[in-house]
Amino acid sequence: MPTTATPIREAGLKATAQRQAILGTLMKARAPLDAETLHKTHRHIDIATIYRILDQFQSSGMVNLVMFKDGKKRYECVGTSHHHHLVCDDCGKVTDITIPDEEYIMAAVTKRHGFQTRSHAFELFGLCRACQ
Amino acid sequence: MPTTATPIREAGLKATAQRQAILGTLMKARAPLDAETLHKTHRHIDIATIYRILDQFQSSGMVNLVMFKDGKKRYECVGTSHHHHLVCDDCGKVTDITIPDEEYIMAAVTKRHGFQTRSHAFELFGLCRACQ
DNA sequence: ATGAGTGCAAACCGTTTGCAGCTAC
DNA sequence: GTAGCTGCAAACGGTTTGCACTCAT
Repeated sequence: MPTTATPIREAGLKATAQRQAILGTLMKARAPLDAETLHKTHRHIDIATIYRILDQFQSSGMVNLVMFKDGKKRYECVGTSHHHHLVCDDCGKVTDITIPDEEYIMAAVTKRHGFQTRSHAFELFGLCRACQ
Repeated sequence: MPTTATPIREAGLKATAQRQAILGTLMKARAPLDAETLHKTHRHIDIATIYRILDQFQSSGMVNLVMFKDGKKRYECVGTSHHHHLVCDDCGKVTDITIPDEEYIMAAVTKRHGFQTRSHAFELFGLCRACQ
């Protein structure tokens, strides 16, 4: 009866089948996913429930919200190494990238303006190799 | 009768009062503006017209679309020096920043992945000095 | 047992579109 | 004069919410 430990329960949430399914898909994904995509993978979970779960995951710091130029909310697991995105305007493909000297840059900018940074976004939009 | 030159006409658009008003406000703004804000400043211009004008300005390269995490489309004039944004989660204040060695970073990332970059976004979210 | 979580359906809000009249050129 | 532009009103798509039922603990 020592209920199994999961990141979900550690966040103070009940470990329902819906939450475990969504988390599993997010953990396996190699790019940020939106609610609609998750709903297609889990047709039996209501779309409203998916939105609520994503909100909760974000509030508890399990996932990050990333917003591309189409204005759709996408979520990706934290815990995977820190990275940013190349987004293809044509086929929509998302590629993870890392920024050289990112920490140094962030520290410099933040200090200069007395800003207390909680999160940041860095995305490049254009054409991937295949679509050029 | 040599109709006055304006960036609007140079873009192949008719220089209507509505377009000149919107452009003027965007040029004076020190932060990206959304359609609703522009509509408040110009209550007599229909909101649908504002959306259409912003689309046209963007297509013709007069303004850039910037998308923060709230998913609202905001636009800012190009032509002002290239920069990015600090966005306060609390009061919404937007501060322009520049990134040291940005061109070098962009070139490195782009080359490594064979990606053809058309635009990019770099935003930091957190608390401004006043809201901390 | 009970509070948290879910499904359903309706509302919401930013944005887009069809159309008839108006205006810059 | 005419193609392009505007206002109005209705539709749209992603997201949120109210409520009654269900489930994890």
